[in-house]
Parts: sequence; structure tokens; C-alpha cells
Amino acid sequence: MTAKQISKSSFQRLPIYLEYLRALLARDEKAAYISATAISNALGLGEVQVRKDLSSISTLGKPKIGYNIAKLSHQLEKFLGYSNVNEAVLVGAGKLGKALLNYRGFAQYGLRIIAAFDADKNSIGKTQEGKFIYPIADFGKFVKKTGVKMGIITVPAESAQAVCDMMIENKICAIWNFANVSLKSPKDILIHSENMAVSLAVLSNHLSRQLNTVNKRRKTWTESMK
Amino acid sequence: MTAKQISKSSFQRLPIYLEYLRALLARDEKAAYISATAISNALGLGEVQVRKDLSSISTLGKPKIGYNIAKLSHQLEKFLGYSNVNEAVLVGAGKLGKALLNYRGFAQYGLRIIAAFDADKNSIGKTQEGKFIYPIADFGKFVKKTGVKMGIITVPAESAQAVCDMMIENKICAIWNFANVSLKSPKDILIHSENMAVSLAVLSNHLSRQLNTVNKRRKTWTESMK
DNA sequence: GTTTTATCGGTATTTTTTTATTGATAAAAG
DNA sequence: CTTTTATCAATAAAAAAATACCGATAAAAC
Repeated sequence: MTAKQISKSSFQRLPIYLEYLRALLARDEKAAYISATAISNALGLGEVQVRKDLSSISTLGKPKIGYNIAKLSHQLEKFLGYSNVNEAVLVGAGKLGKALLNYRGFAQYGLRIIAAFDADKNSIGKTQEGKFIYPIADFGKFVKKTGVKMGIITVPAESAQAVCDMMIENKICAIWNFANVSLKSPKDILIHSENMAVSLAVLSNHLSRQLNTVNKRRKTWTESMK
Repeated sequence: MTAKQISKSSFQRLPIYLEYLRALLARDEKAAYISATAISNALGLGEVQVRKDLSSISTLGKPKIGYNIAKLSHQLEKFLGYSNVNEAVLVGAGKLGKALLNYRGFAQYGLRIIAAFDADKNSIGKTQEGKFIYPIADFGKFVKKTGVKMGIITVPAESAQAVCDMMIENKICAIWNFANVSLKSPKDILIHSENMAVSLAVLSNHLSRQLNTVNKRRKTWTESMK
């Protein structure tokens, strides 16, 4: 049961496959199987790439048939860790924090945000669709009692590192960071930062190139970016 | 002024450098210069990597001194296309749509969301901090008049492709997609999809590995992921 | 003024990732 | 029952990205 070595980039495509398979199941088009070819067409990826990605977590693929959709979904879920519910706590109940707190879609990834914390007294105690917002001072106590391992940071950049440190002190070991800073941490703690700036850069650059430099050169980076 | 060929992954680090430099300027620690070494330490990247990335968009680097922070920021902004304000329209004024619509932080990337559109009559006409939400039927007219080139999709997955098609029909050429589907489009249209699932997968997997398989093997993918 | 030190930027090397090629296999068609 | 077809998985080749190495240079130390 030794999992094949899977590359970072390959790993990051797995949730995309899963999402697609789930959509298929939801539509219930009674087809039980799907080929790597079909997946690659639907998602705009290379056929071989899809097959290689899938072969590293599954052995369901059969020539002329493809993969059993339901089974493959399960394998993906299991591999990605969606099967066991991940509970998380969130710090920073501002606009974004509240939006995440109330977002129901996380359930499908096995994530449940069980509580939020905020420094602002006005936010505290209020319920957002059944979720409680506690004063930040209670963080340690709460985490100790519940044993939560995942933390979500939605505070302004200035306070993000402090919150991060606090989380680590309290044995949180995976952090999802929405603040606009790179956080420092020991390397056994996984920090994953959401980065709007990167996305925006891709779009902005595309636009400004398209508008300004109307094909001065042959192969611009934009083209090379698939 | 022929820009060096810049790789996709290198490009995606540029906004991160810019963010860091801006933070430095904001703190105003009177240091006018910074070395690639210092940047790499702060961001946890390879020293050579930083230097290589920067050298492809700048010639400011001087031995023993480093880069002029302010000038380098400008070069980055210019290259990334933040200098010219990018106007955008948003379709789908649900929770996420409204959150983005009201987010002031976009200004620093040169993005301005000038209007939103929604199919739901109840949302229409309402102002959100000065922004208007129009009926979706007015989309074409609005875009033609203003000449906007960037579209943001924050509708549910089911309607995302339809919205995407509508945008393309109306000459939108860069699309920022927050819906959970991969959109099909001609390849001169840039579609950049935000993907929560990928982020969550990274975190979930880390957690479930950490909890379940307490070092069965030497080199897991988790370690290999930096 | 010479030596040392920090740092840059180019070239070379290694590693990682993607893409192409090929043989095997299971079902369908003849 | 043989041939064709769609597909998988393994290996090989190509491309892209990360890293290591090295000479050059500008400032600081001696």
C-alpha cells in the first residue's frame, strides 16, 4: 500500500478531478465509467497527464473502459483527506471571516469551521447562522478543549503573524492564511496562503499586454502560459 | 526594451515580491536598498531564485548594495500592469460577489470594480458602498459603453459557463472566475479560476497524513512539498 | 591603495514536470 | 474466432524550473 511518489503539481490537480467527477455524479448521467480522454477534454488538460495523475493514486483504470466514477471519487477523497471531517477555527471575524464562516460549500471538502474569534468586542457573542464568535482571549482554552488542528487567519496583515504564533503555540498544525503577508513558522507547520495578488497579476498583465504591446514580438510569456 | 522571457512560475512570484516591498516602504524603515538575500530570507525562497526572478524585469541590482526598493516596486507595478487602472465588471451579487464589490484592497493592484450585475430582482438597484447592481439584461449595453475588458464571475457553478459566454460575446478578454467549474473559452481569452478546493486539499491532506500515518515512510509527498 | 566582503548576474547542472511513444488489454465489430 | 478500436500504463524524450557555481563589481575594512 505504498503510495506512489506524487509530485506537487500533480497533487494540485487532484481536487480538480474530484470536483469534476462529483459534478458528473450529481448530474447522474448514468454512465458509471469515464476515460482519462474524456476528463482531459472536459478540463482542458493533456490526456497523458490526466492518466499519469490518476495512476498515482488509483489502479481502477481499465483499457477500453476507463475509471469507475464513484470509486475513483472515493479514492480521491480519501487521498485528499476529505473523508475525515476536518474541524477548523477562524480568527478575524471581519467581512471575509464572516463570509467564510457562513459558507456552506466547505462541507463538501470535509471542512467544518466550528468557531470564530475576534478582538473587536462588537463582533463577539454574535451568532452567524449558528456559529459563535468568541473573544480572542478564549482561543487557547477552546482549542485545548476541542483539539482542533486547523486554523484560518482572516485578520488584517499587521496582526497576522501574531495570530499565527498564537495558533502554533496552541498546537494548531495547518494554517490557511488569507492575510496579505507571508508568515514565518517552523517547517512542520503547514501554512497555505491564499493570494489574490497573484491572480490579479495574471489578469492585469494579460490585459495591459493586450492593450499596449500589440504583437511586437512572437513569443510573449502570455502565450507561453498555455 | 525587449523584455526577457519570463517563466510562468517566475511571473507568479513577482506580485509576492511587490507586496513585500510595499510593506517595507509602508513601515518606512529608511533603508532605501534591499538585497536579494534579504528578500529571500523574508519570504522563505531561494536566494538565487529571487535574483533570477528580479533580473528578468529589472537592472537595478548592484553588487554589495542590492536593489532600490522604491524603484524596484515601480518596475514591478509596471510590469504586472498595476499602473494602468483596470476596470472590471462583476456578475453575481451574492455573498461573495458583494464581498469583492466592497473590498477596498483591490485599489492597490489597480483594480476597480465599476459595476455588478445580477439575475435576482431583489439585489438589483441596491447600492453597496456606492456601487450599483444592475439587472443582467443590461450587461451588454454597459460593457459596450464603458469598454471594460475584465469580468469577474461570482455566480453558482451551474450558471458560470453561460455568464462566461456572455462576457466573451461582449468582448471581455480577461475573466476572473470564482465559480467551482472549469470554463471553456477560446484561447485568446484569459480565464483565471480561483480554486478553494486546491487550497483545502493541501491542508486536509497534510492533516490527515499527520494524524493517520505517523511516519510509515521516509519521504512522503508532504515533505517533498518544500 | 590593497584586501576583504557582500552581492549581482550569467552560465552550467540538476531536478522536476510535461509530453510523446509504445506495447498491452479489454471490449466491440466483423 | 479474428480483427479493430479505445484505452491504459510504462518507459523514453523534451521542456521547464530550480539550484549550484563562478567571475565581476562596488563598497567597506584594513
